[in-house]
Amino acid sequence: MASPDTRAQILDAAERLFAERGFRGTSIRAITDLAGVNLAAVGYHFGSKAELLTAVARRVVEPINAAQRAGLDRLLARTPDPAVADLVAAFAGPLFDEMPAGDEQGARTSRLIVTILGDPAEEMRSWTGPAEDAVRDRYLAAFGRALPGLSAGELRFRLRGILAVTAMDRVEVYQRQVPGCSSPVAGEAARRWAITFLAAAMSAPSTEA
Amino acid sequence: MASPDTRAQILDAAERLFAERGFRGTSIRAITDLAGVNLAAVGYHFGSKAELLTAVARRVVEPINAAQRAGLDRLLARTPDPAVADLVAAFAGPLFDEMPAGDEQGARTSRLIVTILGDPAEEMRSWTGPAEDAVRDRYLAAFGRALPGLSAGELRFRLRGILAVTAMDRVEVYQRQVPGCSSPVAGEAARRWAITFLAAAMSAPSTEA
DNA sequence: GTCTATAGAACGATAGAC
DNA sequence: GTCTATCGTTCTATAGAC
Repeated sequence: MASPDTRAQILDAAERLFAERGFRGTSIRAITDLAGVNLAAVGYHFGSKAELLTAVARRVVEPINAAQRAGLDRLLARTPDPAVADLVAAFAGPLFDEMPAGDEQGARTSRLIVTILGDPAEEMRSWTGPAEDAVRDRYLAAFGRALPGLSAGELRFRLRGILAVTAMDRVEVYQRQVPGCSSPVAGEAARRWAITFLAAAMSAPSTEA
Repeated sequence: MASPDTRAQILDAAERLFAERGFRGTSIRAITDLAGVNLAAVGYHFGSKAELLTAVARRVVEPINAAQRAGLDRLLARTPDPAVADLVAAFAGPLFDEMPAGDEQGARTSRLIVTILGDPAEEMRSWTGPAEDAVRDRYLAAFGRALPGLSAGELRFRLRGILAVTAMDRVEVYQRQVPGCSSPVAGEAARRWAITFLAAAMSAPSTEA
């Protein structure tokens, strides 16, 4: 059979299983079984299980990153100094767009991201590239202009807060419950709730006051 | 030797290794080696690796939960309707107190919580008890009185946001980098930044506006 | 490119001596 | 309670036929 086909089958199966069971909880056998391909195909097409994870992660991250970049471009074309709420929507929105609420695939993608972020293993740390760094830095600069009182450190802390809230919260759509907190969130409401919550958080006055 | 001693050695070693390598990434052998006890001791004292995780998690969670409870009691003794910022400080504060900034043990505890929250495996979901649910419900009620415009759903969403920000952000103190965002946070600053950020977020007007 | 077969190394759990 | 020894399983990775 055509090689691109086998490759794609493996990527699809791996994305699903890594999200559902984590990296270490997923065996190459489980992936190739679900993909309907031979066990040795992973080694042939990707080299190793860790490199397969990298390929899966990059396929997920790239469209999100591109949408964040495009959103910022759109804002900056309108005005050189966008409002905080618009910046939050442009940054957090793609995390919802690329993981449609109610859609099983979207919830799974969400789960995958948290699984990767939360895993302490070193293999999970090498899948962001210069494209992600560049977009993050552009948002930091834009937020910095909109919030002139904030130190660079506090600004970075807050941007990371956006990621934390969007990533952790979307988990429950796919998974029954995160301990210490409560029930699943109704689809599209989460997106609006998150923007409200995060726009207020980002707009808070500097702590050094 | 005395059994309580062996038990404690195992708990200490397991807490450290689960935080550093995750549940599946940690073998019983690695735990007993670090603890300086025999391989079979885990089976004898805890039954299985999964039950050991439960014991580790409960030992970490209980003092945090107790401090959250005491903090709310203290607020309510002063006034029946505490301010949002005070509620945020009482809820999020213990997450910092029990994981002192700059302290290696504190950062590790932080990492352990994220590791457990982020792991999709079912074994990681059975360690919260009625005590945690009760404290969460009391905070929900108090926040509900302070923010009368919010639906129960949005309120729960926001409380979960507090956990997301405190847990995810403290990770970087221990670990070099979380992709998509940036550099480590300076010790005690994180606590004040988090309270500022979260108090503003919690105080946001209802989304249904 | 796809497959079979297997090497080689871990793993969790436990039986049974002390 | 502590130990040794080991069973049975599962894993990743790869060699080599087709």
